[in-house]
Amino acid sequence: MSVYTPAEVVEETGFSLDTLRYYEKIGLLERVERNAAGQRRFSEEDVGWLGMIRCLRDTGMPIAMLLRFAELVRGGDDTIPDRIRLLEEHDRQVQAQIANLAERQNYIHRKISYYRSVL
Amino acid sequence: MSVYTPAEVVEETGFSLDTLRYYEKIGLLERVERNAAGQRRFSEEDVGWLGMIRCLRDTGMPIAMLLRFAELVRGGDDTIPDRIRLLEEHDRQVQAQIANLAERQNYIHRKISYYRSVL
DNA sequence: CGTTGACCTGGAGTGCGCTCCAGGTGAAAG
DNA sequence: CTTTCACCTGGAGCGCACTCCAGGTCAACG
Repeated sequence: MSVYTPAEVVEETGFSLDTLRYYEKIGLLERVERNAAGQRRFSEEDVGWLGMIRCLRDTGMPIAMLLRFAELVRGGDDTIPDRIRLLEEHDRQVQAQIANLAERQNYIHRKISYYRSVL
Repeated sequence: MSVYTPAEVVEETGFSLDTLRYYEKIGLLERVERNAAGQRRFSEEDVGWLGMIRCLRDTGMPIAMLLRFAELVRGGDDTIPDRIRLLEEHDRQVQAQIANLAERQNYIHRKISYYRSVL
């Protein structure tokens, strides 16, 4: 069971130290362990959870929904069906984003082609 | 050469009236025509340009880059190569976004599968 | 002609998600 | 030992892209 210093977690997750503190403050990260001096010592589990956060944030999930998800995770195994529903819902959002981007990209391609044609 | 009232443009483009005014204020939309009473009357061209804005905004282009693009468009045909470069650059961004989303989506799918497996 | 409703302006306010700062403590390197 | 460095806290500030508001003007319908 290894333990991570703040600097290591910054390195691993790509979140800034301020962001990690912010996530803890708003309750997205459950009260992180501290050493004698009061400095954070992140667990393997914390880092894993941050990986999940990274994924969901990067796919556009708002903090508020992440908080709901975090609540569910804390709620124990009974909440697994709810977690599945939440992720499926988000998955549909992601799918829609991809589809939308692809469509817009087409428009951009057509525009570029047009510009090329008038050169 | 038809002309559009603000309400019609809101309807057509999906931008709010406030957003249209904002775009004009910051120079993203060139000074829009007015009727005798000082009310906006958008041209076909304005609406077309708003379509372009819609596309670029929805693919994540920041306002600042849109302003650069708008400058180029105003700069006349000599700027077409620059416009192509700008759009190609943006296109790469869009491509990266799509790839990133697809990868993250995989992670989400795996998580959902995992949750299903432990039910 | 009156009333309703679309529209106008300048400027302030909002929401999100961080990011920065001042002022401090403790630990580790030379 | 001392200096440097990582880290701490609470709270203020920021950047982006709108969004809202007060207080007003016109216009069009019945």
